Amino acid sequence: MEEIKTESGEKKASLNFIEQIIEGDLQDGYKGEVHTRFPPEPNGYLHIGHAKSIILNYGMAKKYNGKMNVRFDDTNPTAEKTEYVDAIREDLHWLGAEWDDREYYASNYFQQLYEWAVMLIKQGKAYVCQLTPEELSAHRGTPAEPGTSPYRDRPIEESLDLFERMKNGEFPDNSYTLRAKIDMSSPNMQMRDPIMYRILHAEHHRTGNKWCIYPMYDYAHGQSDYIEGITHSICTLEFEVHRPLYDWFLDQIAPAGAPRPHQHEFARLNLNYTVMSKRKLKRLVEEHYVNGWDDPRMPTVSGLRRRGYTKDSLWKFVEKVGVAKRDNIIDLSLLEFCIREDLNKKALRVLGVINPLKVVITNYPDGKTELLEAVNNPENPDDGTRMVPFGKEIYIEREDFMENPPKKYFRLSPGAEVRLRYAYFITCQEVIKDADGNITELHCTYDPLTRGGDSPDGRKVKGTIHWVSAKDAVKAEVRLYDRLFNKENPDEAEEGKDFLSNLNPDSLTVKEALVEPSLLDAKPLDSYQFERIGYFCCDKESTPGHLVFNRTVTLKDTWAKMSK
RNA sequence: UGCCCGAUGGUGUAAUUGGCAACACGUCUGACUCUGGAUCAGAAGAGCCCAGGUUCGAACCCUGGUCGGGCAACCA
Repeated sequence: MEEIKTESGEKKASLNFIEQIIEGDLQDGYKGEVHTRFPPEPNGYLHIGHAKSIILNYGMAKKYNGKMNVRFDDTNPTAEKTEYVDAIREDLHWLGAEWDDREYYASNYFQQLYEWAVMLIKQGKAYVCQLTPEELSAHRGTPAEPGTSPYRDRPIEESLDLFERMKNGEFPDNSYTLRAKIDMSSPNMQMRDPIMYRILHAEHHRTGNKWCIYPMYDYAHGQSDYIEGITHSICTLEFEVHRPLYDWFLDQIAPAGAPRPHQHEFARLNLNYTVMSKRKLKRLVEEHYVNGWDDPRMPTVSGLRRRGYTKDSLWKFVEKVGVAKRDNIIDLSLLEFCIREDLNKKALRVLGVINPLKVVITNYPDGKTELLEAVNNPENPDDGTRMVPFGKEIYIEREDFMENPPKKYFRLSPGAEVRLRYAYFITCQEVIKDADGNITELHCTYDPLTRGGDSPDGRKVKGTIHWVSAKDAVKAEVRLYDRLFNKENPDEAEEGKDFLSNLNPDSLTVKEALVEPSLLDAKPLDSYQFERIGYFCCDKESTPGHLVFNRTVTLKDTWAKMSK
């Protein structure tokens, strides 16, 4: 939230437009608490865009001492599954949303919705139509020209009878629909006698085969909000043109002057270098471009979690992103900033080498091992210290040695001295190569007086590098992730191609790293900072016998930037 | 050619709602540092889509354009 100073100098948070609406309502003598809802359709997993919606809805409820319901919008049995309900529930909990026992389903209201529909037919405000999908489309008109519907004057009794028979399963799918009789010449296409019910002989994940007619979103949503006593129905911009319809249905069922929900629309979240539509995410999963909905490259809540993103970092991100009505594409760097900031404070530091280069310390006693004290987290002294084994043979990162270093290269090179973090100063004496000229190992000498990393004579070294004892190192599979797509906007594909053509072939690189033995204790979802490399999160597939870490994000790398 | 939204530094969001544009990310300096991390100090970068109008005064109001997004699934 932005902060602005008032004349008196104290800080005052500026409000986003939703907060302004709510506070306006509150000031207008609105009675009762603020009550929002998060209404996912269980036809896929939640993504970071949903996280924005959840945090908005839940955040508003919390801020104004209200409540948030969870309501599964399950009006289309052909797309919805219990698997998704469970996954959504898990993500919601993980994000920290609380909804007590207020977990509802649009399908809970099927009977009530049906009765209201009958009422509307009796009032001459709804009718049974038998246009085929193609015909219906053709009869809708164009935005500029009015449409027609040949059945809108069907006698009430006849519609009543037909609707009853629709419900009883006498007709096949797509043969009849129930339509609201509103205005076939409305400039708003949503108002051109929208379909309220369609016939679907499909098994519903909750109501089974009880129903074969199902309400459409527009007919179900506002009514459900009304039944639950929702005050602020917050949704994304594409529903803006539905609002008159939302209000129209409520006009039919809510007594005049009675409290009723109002719909407010905000701009959905977009992130560059990824896709956010459920349809596309589903394709990535089903066509195996990624390894499931929780693949750490996915912008799904479960994917981000597995990648190592914390709940707090996501909240921070959403807060920084803000809420408004204009289309936006958020830079990935903001998300990365949020997780770095969070993990910098929380993650324990460890030593691990991803591209090992062997170093023999020639003047170090053969067979000797010693334990050196290392700080667990310089940002938090309470995290204490640990002992890390050191020996004559160690591994360092290949990138930390250059035979012919450029200027300002502070790491190891022939004749140069660097500090091994928490250990000793070493100087490179000799470069060993194989027949092809590849560097296979380094011979270095150490200064025994620099134990722990400080030199008694006060001499300085510019570089400090990480390392791991060859004898004590533990192997770990390390999964290095990069952006899933090469293009900021993956939908910008060449002629005849789609977003899949912009997939980044290098979005996942698997390496075998050597890490310090303390990592044997790592449990799935534990986050660590591999010093000088990045943040890593223990994967759910990790076992003590086969450690697996996902790289959440690299550390900021000023050197990489300089050397470009 | 219809209707509905929107338009502020590279990105996102603000401007006490008419009083000469702020914050964050990013970028770039420099300091410091046993992570080229973190931290600290500082800089550059928009004159608010355009054109008129109202006003002492407009990013905020009005008019007309321009550009972007959405709407014609028996999806949500």
